[in-house]
Amino acid sequence: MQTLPAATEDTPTRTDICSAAPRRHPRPDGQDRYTISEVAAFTGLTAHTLRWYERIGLMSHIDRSHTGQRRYTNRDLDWLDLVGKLRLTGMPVADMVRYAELVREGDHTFDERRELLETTRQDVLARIAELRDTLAVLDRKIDFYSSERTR
Amino acid sequence: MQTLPAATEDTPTRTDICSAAPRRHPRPDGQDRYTISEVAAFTGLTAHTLRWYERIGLMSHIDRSHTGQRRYTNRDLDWLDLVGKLRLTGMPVADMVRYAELVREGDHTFDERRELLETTRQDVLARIAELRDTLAVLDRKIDFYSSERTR
DNA sequence: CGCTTGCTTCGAGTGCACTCCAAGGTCATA
DNA sequence: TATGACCTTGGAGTGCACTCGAAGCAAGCG
Repeated sequence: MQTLPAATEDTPTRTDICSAAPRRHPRPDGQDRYTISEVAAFTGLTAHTLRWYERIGLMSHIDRSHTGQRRYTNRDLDWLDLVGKLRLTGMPVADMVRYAELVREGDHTFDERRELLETTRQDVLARIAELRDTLAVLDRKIDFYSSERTR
Repeated sequence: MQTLPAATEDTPTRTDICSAAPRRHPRPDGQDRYTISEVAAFTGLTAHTLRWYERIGLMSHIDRSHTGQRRYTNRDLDWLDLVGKLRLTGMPVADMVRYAELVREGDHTFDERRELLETTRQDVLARIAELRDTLAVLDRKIDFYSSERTR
């Protein structure tokens, strides 16, 4: 933990997307191989969307069963978790694909990844500020309507 | 006149969308009649979008010059301001149109308008919470990438 | 007067992020 | 072993929020 946390339990890849997050592996059940519908149920995405994510390069290669069906791992779930978070910052899918590519390219893209995340961070801060602003307007109007009613 | 105020000009109409906001009339210049391109410049929307807003019922009737060209008032700018705020909360345009309809229907829709705004308010609060959450994830990852680089 | 710029309308086109379909193969259970 | 739920693919379709185009009218200027 102190010096160099292995990126994943079972495969210590430095490039792993989620190394910085606290491990929360034990998923729905204890397994590490989920069907597409299990993942759909767990993430709230549809199976269609999961396949589409893969097609556009937002998910790197997903394991397959001997008959070719997708078998998602806990690592994939972690990644989908991050994608979900980034998605609700309003980050375009194309940018997330870019990030995914950087991850696939290996450790030498660390700097670029950090920059990308820092840009996103600024966007999120800005968006929060905007929303606060909007909240103030909303509150003013709600007050107005409330006080009008009791006049 | 008293009982049913005409809903135009600078008169304090109860139904006015922006009664609850502090007046900040003096716009770009001191006037109260702007062309569509002036409004476009001021709001950042395109003329196309402004016309489209009108078509779908998001703007109630806009004044016209004697030759049929649109002449926007400060009141219209106020409304566009609100629309802009609501838009960036992620509120669908259809809901904003609904709100616009309520405004057009008159004072007896005050309650419904307040409810709509309160629902929106909750949405905004929820979204801010989500964004904070995302920010935490982002910060963790940025830290990770920074510390990796300086190892 | 001609020229440029800006306005009008309506309908069609765009880009994004899914979302669904058809045709067929696979898996669990009665 | 048969039934029905679930999986595969590529490609087409959907909904939203614009965005643009075409044809034509109008205003200001040298």
